[in-house]
Amino acid sequence: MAGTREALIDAAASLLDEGGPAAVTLREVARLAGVSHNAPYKHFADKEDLLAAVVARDLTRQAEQLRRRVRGLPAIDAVRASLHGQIRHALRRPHLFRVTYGPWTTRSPELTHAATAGRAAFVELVAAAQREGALPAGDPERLASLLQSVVHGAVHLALAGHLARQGKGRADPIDLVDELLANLRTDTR
Amino acid sequence: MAGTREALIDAAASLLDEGGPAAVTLREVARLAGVSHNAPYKHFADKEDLLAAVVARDLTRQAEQLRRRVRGLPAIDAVRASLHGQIRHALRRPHLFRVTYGPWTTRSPELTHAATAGRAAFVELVAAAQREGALPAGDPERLASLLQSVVHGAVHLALAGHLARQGKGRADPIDLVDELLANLRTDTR
DNA sequence: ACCTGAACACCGTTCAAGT
DNA sequence: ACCTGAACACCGTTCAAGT
Repeated sequence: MAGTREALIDAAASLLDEGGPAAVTLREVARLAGVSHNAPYKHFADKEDLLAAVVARDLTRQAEQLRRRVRGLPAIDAVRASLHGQIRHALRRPHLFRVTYGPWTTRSPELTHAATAGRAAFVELVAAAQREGALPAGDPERLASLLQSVVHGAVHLALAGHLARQGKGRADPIDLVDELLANLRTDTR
Repeated sequence: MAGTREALIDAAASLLDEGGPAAVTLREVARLAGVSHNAPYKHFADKEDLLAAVVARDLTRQAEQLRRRVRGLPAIDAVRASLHGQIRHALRRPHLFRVTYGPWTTRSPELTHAATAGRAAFVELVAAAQREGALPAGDPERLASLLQSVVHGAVHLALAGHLARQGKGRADPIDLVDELLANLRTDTR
């Protein structure tokens, strides 16, 4: 049955969202998918390989959704939409976010490809915004790394409860990335 | 014996650095400390509580070391030294870094206190640099969060292999935080 | 107060066997 | 090709008992 593999990925994704990587036991994944507790091994090398499939599928879907959303927008708006979208997605599915950018011992080609493609697409948006003069000149890959760093760091700090959520210092990840973007834009004169 | 607790923390820290959280088994921790495999439970509530002690001790030591190193420096240099120090430490001990800012279900008071104190000290440095006119005005906590975000995000991306390590786009975490600092400083005119 | 040895429940993974 | 049931090794945690 070809549906089994997809059902296993669905089950793993659901368990991951609800309880984190520790809650993704192959036994429970199999039970949710309606197969025996070791049927997953016929589809995935091990638990990490299953998680890699969950992450790769999500990265691909996110990239598709982003492409649809930014079509026709000025490049700088596309950059901002991409960053905001990554933040919203990460805050909505924190366990998935942590696993996605956590340590991998498996080098799943599927996962590597999805991650590389997503990053390349973002660098392209940044380069286009630079050509429009809406972001400062300089190597686009490096500027993209700076923006990605703020997004990732702010999300990690927010998930760990290390960002002030009220008072004068209040800052959520969206605020912080907007502040950086504003700073970069005023620099272009 | 009062040394047992410290020996357990030493053993856990060592196993964490070598093989990550999964390698920190209470059995191996106990073996390294020369006690029975469940003696740790007389000193720590559970595995997470032991890891919290490892992290809290490290945060405290890092804060002390930073304080010594920046004494007498102009505030902006202290800010930069703090950020660079965090990056070097994180890259040297990646597992410890990930655990430190990862998900905690335990609310260890020891850990909470160490984290809060460290953050407050950094905000103070940022505020001082603002008073010296070396960083743009605005809420210091918020600006500190932006700087911390870049550090954390750049380290996470570097550890995950998502920063270009060669070519034009080459960017390591030190480069990225320096780029942000330069940007913030040119803004002050 | 601190430690030990046995035991329990749970999990990732393997394997021989079935259709 | 895909699935099942039994089994193995390992781990976190608990408990009764020792000094």
